[in-house]
Amino acid sequence: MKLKEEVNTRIKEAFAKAGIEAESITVTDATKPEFGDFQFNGAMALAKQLKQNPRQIAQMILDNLELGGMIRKAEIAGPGFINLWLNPEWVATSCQQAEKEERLGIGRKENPIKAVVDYSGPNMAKQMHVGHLRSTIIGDTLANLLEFLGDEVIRQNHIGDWGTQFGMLIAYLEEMGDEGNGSLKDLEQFYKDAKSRFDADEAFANKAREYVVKIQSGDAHCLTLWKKFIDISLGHCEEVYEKLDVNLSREDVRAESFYNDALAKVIEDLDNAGMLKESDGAQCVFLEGDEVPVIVRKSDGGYLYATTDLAALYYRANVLGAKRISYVVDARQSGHFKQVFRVAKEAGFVPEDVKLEHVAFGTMMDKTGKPFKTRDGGTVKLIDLLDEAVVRAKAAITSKENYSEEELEKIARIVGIGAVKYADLAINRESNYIFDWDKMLSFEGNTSLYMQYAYARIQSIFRKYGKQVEGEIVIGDELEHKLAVMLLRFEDVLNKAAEDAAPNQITTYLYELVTLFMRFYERNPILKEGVDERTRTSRLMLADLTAKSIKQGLAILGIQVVDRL
RNA sequence: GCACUCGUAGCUCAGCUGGAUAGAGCACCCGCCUUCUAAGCGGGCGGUCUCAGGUUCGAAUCCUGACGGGUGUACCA
Repeated sequence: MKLKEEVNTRIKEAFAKAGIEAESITVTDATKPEFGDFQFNGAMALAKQLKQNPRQIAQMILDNLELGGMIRKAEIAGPGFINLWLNPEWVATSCQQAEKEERLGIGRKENPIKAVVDYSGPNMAKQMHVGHLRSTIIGDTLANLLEFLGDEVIRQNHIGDWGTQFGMLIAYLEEMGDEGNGSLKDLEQFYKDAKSRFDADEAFANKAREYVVKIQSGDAHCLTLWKKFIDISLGHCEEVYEKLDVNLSREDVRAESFYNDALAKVIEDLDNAGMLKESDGAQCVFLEGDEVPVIVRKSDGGYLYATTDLAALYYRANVLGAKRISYVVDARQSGHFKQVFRVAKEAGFVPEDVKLEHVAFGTMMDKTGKPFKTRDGGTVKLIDLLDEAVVRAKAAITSKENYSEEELEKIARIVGIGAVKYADLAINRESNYIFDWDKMLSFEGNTSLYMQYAYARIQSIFRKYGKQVEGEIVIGDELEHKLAVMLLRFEDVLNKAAEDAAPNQITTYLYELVTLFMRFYERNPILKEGVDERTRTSRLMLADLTAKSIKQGLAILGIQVVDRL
C-alpha cells in the first residue's frame, strides 16, 4: 500500500478543485498522536506566495477535500496545519487484504529497470576483515530490496585479483608446493611470509618481479598458478559469504582482470573524444574545475584503478544494460567516483539517463575514535567476528529452553549473524562509526533479536491456536490503530529506502513496528479467556500481518527468523 | 593550503525535501511474571541539538563564518 501517495492524491485533488496551483504536495507523518495520522504543512508556505492568511488557505483545501472512505477527519490546527485522521474501517480493510497476500499488498514497480549493484569487492591478496562487512551487507540489502520491489538486479563482485603483489604471491605459492593450500587459510600470514621472503632473498624477489610480467603477458605456467591462488582465496571469501548468508555466488564475480582486454580501448576512446592529455609522461583526463587529473595510463604504460572502473562502467551500461549502477564502497573513495562518473558521462561511455551512484559508507573507528588500522595488526578478521557472534548467541540461548544440539546450532547461527548484520545496517551509512565488539554482539534493545523475539512470540500464539485464521480485522483501540497504520506504511518505507539506498530506514521502521506490537501484545490479550471471538480473530490477523512484515523486512536485510526462541 | 564529511543526553545513535513540547537503545533508579515467551512492558533520571551570525511567521534541519573530529588531495586499489 502506497499509503502516503494515496493521501497525497486526495490533497492534490483538493488543490485542483480549489483552483490553487502547487508544485509538490507531500503530507508527513503526524508528529504527535493527538494530531492524527498525517499532517499537511503546505498551507503556510503557500500563504506567503499567495499573500493570504494560511488558515484561510487551509480552509479552502479542507472545503474541497474528498474524505472518501479513507479519511475520517481533517482539521485545521495552529497557524495552518491540516491534521488528518485515517478511517479505522478503511485501515482495517486494507490490513485485512494485505494479510492475505503473499507480498503483503506491496506492489511491484510499474517500470522496472536493470540495476547493477557493485559490492563486497574483496582483495584476493588479503583476508576479509571487519572493514569489509559494510560493503558486503549494505550492498546485499540494496540488491535484495531492489529485487523485491521489482527491478532486475545484477550483482557484481568486483574482486581485486590483479596487480604487482600477485607476482610475489604466486612465486611463493609455487615454492610452497602442496603445502600452499593449507597456508593460504591465513592469507594475512601468507602475505607476510611471502613478503619477508621477498625482502630477504634477492633471487626470489627477481622471480616475483618476473612472474608479474609473465602473468600479464599470458604465460601459461604463471596463469595456472595465479588461477589457483585466486580460486583458493575466493573460496575463503565464499566461506564468509556462506556464514554471512549473503546472496553472492561465483556467477556474480566480475574481477578486475575481466576488464584487462578492454583497457586499451578505454584509452583509445578517450583519445578519440579529445579528452586525453599527456602530463609528465602519463595519459590524463583533466576535468574542468578539478585540480588533479584522472590518470588513466601511467608513464610506464600501465593502467590504473580509474581505467578499470571506466571499462567496468562501459560494460555495465552497454553490455549489461543497467539504468542504475550503484557502487557500495567506502566514503574515502568519493573523490575517485565523482571523477570517474564524470569522465564516463562526458566521454559517452555511459548514456545520460543512466543513474550512477556511489553508495558511500563511513570509516570504521576503534573505541578511541581513531580509524581502524588495516595493516599493523589490530584488525579483526571477519570470520572470527562471525564465529564469536554464533558462540555468544549460543550461550545466550542455551539458558532459555531445551534444544537439541542441531536446533541450538541453527538458532545460534541465525541470531548471532543477524545481530552482527543488524548492528551495522541500523546506523546511517554515511557517518563514521565506532566498532564495538560488545555492542555488535548485543542482544538487548534495538537489535535483530528484538524483531526475532516478537516473531517467535507470534508464532507461539499460532501454535497454541492451532487453526487457520479467517475473518475480519476490527480496530479496537488507539494502539491497534497505530499498529495497523504502521503496517500499512511498509511499502512507503521500502520505496524510500530503495531511493536513498539507506538500509537504516528499514531497521528504524521495523523497530517502531515491533515496539508498537510489543505494547499491543502486553495490553491486548489474544488467546486468554474472556476475549470474544471477533476480537480474537481481529487481533490474530494483526499479529499475523506483523509477523509477516517482520519476516519480509528482515529478509531484505538478509536476516532470518525462527519460529521458536 | 584546498576540497569533502561529520559535530544532537554520560556512552552509541535516530531525526536533517524547515513546522506544533528534539526521539531511541545502553547505563542508572522505581514498578510489573498463578492466564498468549520478563531477550519483554510501564514509569523516572538525563539536552542552551559545538559556537556565532543570517534567511523565515517558524531552524537540530537551509546559508555564512569560527572551532573540533575524520577523510581525500598526480601516476596504489
